[in-house]
Amino acid sequence: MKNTIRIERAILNITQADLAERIKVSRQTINAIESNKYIPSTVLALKIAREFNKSVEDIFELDESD
Amino acid sequence: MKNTIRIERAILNITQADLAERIKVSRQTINAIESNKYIPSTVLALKIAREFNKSVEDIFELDESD
DNA sequence: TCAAAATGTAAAATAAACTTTACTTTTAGT
DNA sequence: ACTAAAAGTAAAGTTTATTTTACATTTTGA
Repeated sequence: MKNTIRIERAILNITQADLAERIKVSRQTINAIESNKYIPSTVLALKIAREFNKSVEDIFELDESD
Repeated sequence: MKNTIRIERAILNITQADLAERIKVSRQTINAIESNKYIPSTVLALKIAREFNKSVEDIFELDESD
């Protein structure tokens, strides 16, 4: 699965730490999701999408490996 | 977090086992998600929503406890 | 170029998702 | 009421997400 978190962060001009604080997870969690180290729970995906005023599908996309 | 999987299943008239098979998880996983025993990963949420031709936000909704 | 901020990364620990097996209870059709 | 299918549940085990701490590297701005 891929995601556009880095791009959305750039649009809002916020850091990983900023985003982490807003959705109340650790900065490393954001970093790990952003660099595809693991897949977030649906709660996190909904919160992340909400921060960006986008849908989950806008931010997260399934690929063949899923 | 709550979800409308049971309703969507009713609309499509498919069983938990059917849905489980379609998205390739165990029937117990569908049952557990449906009865809010745990939160699915984003991959599962995307697949479930896709089966129902709905968005993740249509199916899964954050509540205060999240 | 220097310093600060941001990002990358890693190991250890914990929590949570998911599977498998198996059994019980409920529901629906005849 | 009987039966079969569907749904509920539970325990044990495996895998994966998430946190915490800590340090290294990269980027950015003055």
